[in-house]
Amino acid sequence: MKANDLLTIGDLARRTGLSVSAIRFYEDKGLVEPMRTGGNQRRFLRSDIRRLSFILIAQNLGLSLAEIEEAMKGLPHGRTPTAADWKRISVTIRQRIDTQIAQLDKVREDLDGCIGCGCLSLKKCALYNAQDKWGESGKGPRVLR
Amino acid sequence: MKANDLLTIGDLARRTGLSVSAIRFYEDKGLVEPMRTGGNQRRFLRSDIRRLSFILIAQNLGLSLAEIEEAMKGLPHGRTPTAADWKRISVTIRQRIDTQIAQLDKVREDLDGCIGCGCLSLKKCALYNAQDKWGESGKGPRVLR
DNA sequence: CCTTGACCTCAACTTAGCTTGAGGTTGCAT
DNA sequence: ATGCAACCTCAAGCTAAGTTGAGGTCAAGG
Repeated sequence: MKANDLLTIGDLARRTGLSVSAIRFYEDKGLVEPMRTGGNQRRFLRSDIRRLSFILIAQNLGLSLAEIEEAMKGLPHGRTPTAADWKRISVTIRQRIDTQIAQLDKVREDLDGCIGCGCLSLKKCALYNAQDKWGESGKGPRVLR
Repeated sequence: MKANDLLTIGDLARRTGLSVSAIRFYEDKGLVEPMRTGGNQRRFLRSDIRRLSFILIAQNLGLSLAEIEEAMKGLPHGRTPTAADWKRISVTIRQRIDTQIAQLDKVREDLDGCIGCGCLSLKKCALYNAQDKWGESGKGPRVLR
């Protein structure tokens, strides 16, 4: 502990498992907003450990950094998130998970129905057509996630 | 129908919904292997329609082109895949789906357990630690899937 | 025969999420 | 006072999965 409660970028990296460059990158993206010392070095609040942990979890669930930033608008910089903050934000995530599971269940069902038919007919195959639900707003596979 | 059974790249694009450039790109990656005319234009077999459909489906399920190529090693070029081919290959996909669903179920469970606790403790939070299973073999979030 | 749309190659650009490197500064311990 | 690890910025590079564009060729109908 360095007397005051501020963390250097290296400290934060060690605490979160992120690389220093990744943390700087997240700052660029507006996900953390450290202060600066007189000599221009970053100094983070302890609450930023939680912010970054949250980012890691959300990323894990397939949210993009842009989506995470959006979701974190509700989380004030400079304060450790409370149970209420967390609950509010977790709704987004919960929905995301539910949707993903539902989609996968459907695909699995279709796949089981398809095994053995070997059709892959562009017109009839449920699996193939399932794609259209994803493929909205694009001409080709551009899905990328 | 152009007398013979060969398709131009444009035909194939129309039949699959892919763009011409995407099909060329897939050829680069070794996913299709068209013949050439005397004038160096590509000519595809009808069976390539199915190959490409398969790629679309697999991509949909989150497989990368590299993984798809791997899975398709079992599918001979120049023959329309049979039900048996399809079945063999679909095992890979089925496993993939099962794994994904299981992971999401676990995360959802953890999330439900976590809502209200607001912990996000790096040491204790099940959600955070769930990440380690993903995060193998890397120092930071590089998941990118 | 000739026109014209479809095709060819190759190189460069795109987005997301970072990493790596060059060249320079800070700050803490001795 | 000084050494040196850790910090700084900015630019360039990386991967995936394609797209876009320039400059040029092919082939089929009229």
